[in-house]
Amino acid sequence: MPVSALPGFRDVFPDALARRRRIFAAWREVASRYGFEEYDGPPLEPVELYTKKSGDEIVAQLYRFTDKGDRDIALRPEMTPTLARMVAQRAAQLKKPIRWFSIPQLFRYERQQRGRLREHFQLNMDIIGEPGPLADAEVIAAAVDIVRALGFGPQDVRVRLSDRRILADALVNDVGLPSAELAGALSAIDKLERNPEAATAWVAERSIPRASADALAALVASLDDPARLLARDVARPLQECLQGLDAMGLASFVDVDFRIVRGLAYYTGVVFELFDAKRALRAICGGGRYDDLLKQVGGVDLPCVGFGMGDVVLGELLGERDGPPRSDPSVTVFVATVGEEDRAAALGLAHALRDRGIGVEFALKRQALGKQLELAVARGARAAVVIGPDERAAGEAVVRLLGTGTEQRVKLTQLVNDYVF
RNA sequence: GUGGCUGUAGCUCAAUUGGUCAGAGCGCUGGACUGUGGCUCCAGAGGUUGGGGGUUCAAUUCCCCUCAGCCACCCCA
Repeated sequence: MPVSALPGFRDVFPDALARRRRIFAAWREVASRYGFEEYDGPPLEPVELYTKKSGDEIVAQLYRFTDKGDRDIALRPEMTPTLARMVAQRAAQLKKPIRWFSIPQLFRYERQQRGRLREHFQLNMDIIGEPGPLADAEVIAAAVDIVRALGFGPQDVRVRLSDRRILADALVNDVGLPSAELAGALSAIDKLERNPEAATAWVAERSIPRASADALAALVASLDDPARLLARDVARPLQECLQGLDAMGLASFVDVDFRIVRGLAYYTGVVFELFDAKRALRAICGGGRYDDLLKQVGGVDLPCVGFGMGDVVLGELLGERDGPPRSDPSVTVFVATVGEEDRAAALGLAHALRDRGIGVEFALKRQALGKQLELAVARGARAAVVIGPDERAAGEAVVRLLGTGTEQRVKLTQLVNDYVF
């Protein structure tokens, strides 16, 4: 029995790789448009890097082992701690705001499902050193422009945008929640959609005074009607972020939705996720502001905002729209021969064309001309160049356009120099 | 990690109450067509029915275990 790939890991065939390359190209192209520089870090990190900040959940899902030097190490499950360390090293010399992006392969040991594997590539885009709401708008706009670059519009993809500071204000000042309970309350709101029982259980577990319970119910009700929460003073940064997105012409993608909290504990302000409009898949992208993390991990006090966008859900979305992926044709010209004695001329022509930068293939064994043309078509070649005894005698070749079947004789010198296929 | 559903050629799927039911289409290889592809026709390769065990005269079909995939929860990097 053949040894198959580990669960949650992918054998990437050329057709699937073509799709991945398309995603990567959109990532890099938009990042470049936004003035972001690419960085990278080690795929293996000391476990300590994650225990410092990420908490038990992430540490429990690490690919973790001891190396031959007796070090406790893990395959990286996320990029942010590495980014924090790198920025901290050069924080003094880097001009702020820092705009950096990376496309790491990340690993997590957990049960796989559609859109969630044990390995994926994730674009990370972060702005470091700018606390203002326009930085938030900037990274959200970049995320939106990536899905736009892939051909999706507001009817396909939605941004759900929230701000933890607003929820926190309502929970503490209206409901009277002790700030120690804040994280639990946010987590309960986060679960409201997926698992309402867990949220009500959280409320039931604590004895909440009557007045607070009413305020809490009012808050939960207003989650569906963001206008009231948006009117608060603490909502000013979110309002400015929205205004920025509106001025960029991207407001049609954005829904303010206070049910978005995001799981990670380190977010401190604006949080957002991108979803397919039908909500059939997992989040395409998630991010937000994490102003305290760099101080905790790297000892440098710099505000940050950023997001991660994985290749898996994005690939599913492209698949739903475009059908199965197809590999990009790499062969433009197929050089075919009539007989064995034409071989040398064909090899010479093929290599001359390759020197011109044209993708060229030819049959590696003696084959009937029909078979060679069949292969040329299967490869997606635009043209076949046929060389036979007659052509060689005339210093020419037959150029057959495979789309139309039209043929013309062309001088070999012209093919080698400047003929456009 | 918890619970549920599913598992037949590379792909999409067939196979009456367990009884020639291991097949079709597409794809792949070759041929008709040794100087011209797409169409058509013919032939071939490819399966220990995910794996293991059990019940039975007989298992793709029933039972158990296991592995894998999918869905929900967990979590969402």
